[in-house]
Formats: sequence, C-alpha cells, structure tokens
Amino acid sequence: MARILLFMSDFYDKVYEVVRLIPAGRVTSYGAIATFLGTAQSSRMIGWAMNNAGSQEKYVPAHRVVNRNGLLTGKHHFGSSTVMQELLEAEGITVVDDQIVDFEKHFWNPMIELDME
DNA sequence: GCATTGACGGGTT
DNA sequence: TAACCCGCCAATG
Repeated sequence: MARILLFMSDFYDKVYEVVRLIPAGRVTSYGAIATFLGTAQSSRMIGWAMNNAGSQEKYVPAHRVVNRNGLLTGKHHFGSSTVMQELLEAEGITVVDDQIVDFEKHFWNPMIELDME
C-alpha cells in the first residue's frame, strides 16, 4: 500500500492522499504524516499543505488531522470555528475545549496502517 | 534579497 | 508544568 504512495511525485499530493486515507472516526497528527512521508523534520509543511487543501479539486478531510496534542489548532481555517469540531463529533469523536478526548484511542497511524503488507 | 510568519514537533531550561 | 528555543521550508511584504 505504502508502495503506491512512492509513485506519487508531489509532496503535497502525498499529504492530501494520506489524509484522504484516514478512515472516518479516526484522526492523525501532522507529525505522523510528516514522518510517514519521510520528512519528519518538516512537519510544518504539512500544515502549509493543508492550507492549500481547500483549493484542491478533491475533498481533503483536513478535520481529521490535528497536532500531536490532539488539539484542533486549524479549526479557524474551516470558515467557521465550530465546523471542524462538529465534523469530528459527527464521526463519533468527542471534542472538549478544542481537544480530542481519548486522542490516542482514535489515533490513526499511517506508519502502521499503510506500511503493513 | 532579507525578515517575518505559520494548520508542527522535539528537546532544553 | 510551562516557557522557550531551534530546525524545517514555503509564502508573503
């Protein structure tokens, strides 16, 4: 599975692709994606990529991507500050004070989920 | 071209 | 525990 990603050349496309692979009701972190793509040191780029996600033709469930604390740091990029939380809660994730409850429990690790043959 | 600013993360103090 | 600092790289003025 991970092999397919290797065929994609653009870093941003990889990011969007991984994000799209996140199952509903699960979340991951920018760092996890960065690590998975082999650019762990450049986790900031993930956020930058996400900023452009909205202009992508294909939908990118950016609400399933939070920072390593499970904090909804990018919610204000959804137009409304409550959209992100509501989307997550609609998928069965509880959010309190912009913080995902049981973050580790809902955490989706691309390294594990995609690297398994 | 330089300085500043991030949807970040990890290590130090 | 929290504040702080540094690396990383693209975009912006």
